[in-house]
Amino acid sequence: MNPLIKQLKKYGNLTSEIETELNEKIKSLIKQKGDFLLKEGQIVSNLFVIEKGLVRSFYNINEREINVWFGFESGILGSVMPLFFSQPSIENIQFLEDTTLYYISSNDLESFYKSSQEMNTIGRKMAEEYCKILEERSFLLQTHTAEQHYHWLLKNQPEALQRISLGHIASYLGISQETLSRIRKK
Amino acid sequence: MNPLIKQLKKYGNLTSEIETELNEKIKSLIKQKGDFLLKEGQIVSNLFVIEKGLVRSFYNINEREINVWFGFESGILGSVMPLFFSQPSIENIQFLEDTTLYYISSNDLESFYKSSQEMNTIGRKMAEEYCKILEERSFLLQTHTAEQHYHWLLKNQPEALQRISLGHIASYLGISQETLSRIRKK
DNA sequence: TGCTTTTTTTGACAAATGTCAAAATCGTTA
DNA sequence: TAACGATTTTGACATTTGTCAAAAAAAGCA
Repeated sequence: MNPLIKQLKKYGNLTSEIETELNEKIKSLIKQKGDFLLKEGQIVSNLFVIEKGLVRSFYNINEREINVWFGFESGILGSVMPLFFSQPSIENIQFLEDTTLYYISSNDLESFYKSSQEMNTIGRKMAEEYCKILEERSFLLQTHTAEQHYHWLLKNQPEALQRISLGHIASYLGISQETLSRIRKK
Repeated sequence: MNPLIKQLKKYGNLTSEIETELNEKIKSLIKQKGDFLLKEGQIVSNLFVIEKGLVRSFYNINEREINVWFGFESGILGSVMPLFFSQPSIENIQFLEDTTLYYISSNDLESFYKSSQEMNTIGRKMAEEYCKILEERSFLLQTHTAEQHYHWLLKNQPEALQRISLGHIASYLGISQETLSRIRKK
């Protein structure tokens, strides 16, 4: 089954009719390490799913990069502003490994939402799920020190720490690479 | 018009039939300064709108309170976990002023979502809008120093700064009250 | 294997911020 | 107006963390 359809189905049922229509709209994409999925200011209105690979999202502030999230296999992703509001992205998304993706445009998604109650529900559940992820992120940012956050990662996403360089992790945690190195020494 | 219905209508059209049904389900609530709308761990699955008043949301960590957001007149609000997932809230919501609210239970909302395509769309748009708000919050948290964030508030929410005490603002910005006082002196 | 490049660690120091305690200011009520 | 409590400001000091520079370690490649 198409990886993107597989993910959509986690949020609700799909008739085989809709599934067939979806298959016609979903495209795939192969990108190399270092390439960009999108840069801030761009309006790339697609919903993506990663079949294989790794991406990072980061903000560009004062010639510095601040990592926001990382996307792995099976992860559904997209940039909120382009995807939900057809407006310029505030984040950059770049590949950290050679990556294979599947995607559907938000225009096509909107059509499905109009014609299919079940797809509309799936769209709602996806947005609600994304709220949960975003709330958890804010929660961690506001209530945990970088050190606690790092230990949380060790427990909850150990594979991530192995695939992602120290500098990127430090940027994600909001501390310098040196400080993270010292935390890790303990 | 009922304040909650007025807010829902910002996200999409409603037939007068649905509007009538909604009116039967929406209840109101008057609370006093200091009261709680909900405490962490509780499952209060309602969508609220404030007609008049002020609330704050905060996390309780190590016997400390960390403010997360403030809710004002006309603001739609609810706690993500109870509202979208019927699970315990991770945040506390407390009234900072005497407040009048209208609300509908998420059970009733779910019924509307099933029976009405237009309500389902409104639910999706609300969740998408909330994603935008949450993303903006994370963006500010990660890319701006507390001082920059404070100046951003001065520009974007000056009324808020007048109604909310310095201690609460400092907690919201993630700095001590003393540091905020010094920033403000400049 | 040896060489180059990238990533990680270490050390020294400066800058920013939290903490604690006390003083000053503001707002409310008797 | 006086007095009380709550809020805000100020000062002194300790702690944390960033920055810069350099060394060490690891990874990639001929």
